[in-house]
Amino acid sequence: MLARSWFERDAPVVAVDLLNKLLVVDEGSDAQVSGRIVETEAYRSDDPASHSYNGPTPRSSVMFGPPGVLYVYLSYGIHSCVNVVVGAIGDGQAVLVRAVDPVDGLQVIRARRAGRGDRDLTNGPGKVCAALGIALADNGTDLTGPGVRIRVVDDGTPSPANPVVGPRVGITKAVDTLWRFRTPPR
DNA sequence: GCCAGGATCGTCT
DNA sequence: GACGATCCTGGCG
Repeated sequence: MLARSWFERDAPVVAVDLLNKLLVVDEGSDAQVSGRIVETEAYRSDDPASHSYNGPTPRSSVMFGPPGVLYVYLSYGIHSCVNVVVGAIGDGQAVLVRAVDPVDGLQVIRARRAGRGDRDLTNGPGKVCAALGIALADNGTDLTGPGVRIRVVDDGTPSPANPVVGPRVGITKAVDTLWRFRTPPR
């Protein structure tokens, strides 16, 4: 489990370091669902595309809280997307988890994503939440606390030395800010 | 395979 | 009252 200080860094830095970490969700006492993070995006309060751009609001206030906490929001009235708050308290920084590769609980993931092929299980922010069972109710979860249901784990796999960098997806502002990061294709 | 359009509702102006 | 940090479906080639 990663310590809070690990998250207390600038969003683009943490976004790269999150690549190849495991996002783990407990499923009862004896089981877990997890995925290896393969795509992230960084957001900051000085960034017009960020929910934190205009200062704290009832929705975005979590982004201004302590790092290492989940920020989950509803997108297009349908899909949940999961972020990790980073930086110092008051910064309003977060990293969006855009895609993972399934690791544990593949059967559960397939069931939650019924009707989809294995390549469409977790390759988008809404799909990651659906597959791992992360919901709006998980907004504000402290990943660094003891006995939490959701956590980020370093299994020793280093983050890629040369991540693929590109523009963020689905935004209309700050399109030229290259804060999307992916693990290189195999 | 590619593209256009719809779903659906909380959040902010 | 408009607009998304998205996903899925159906039509067409």
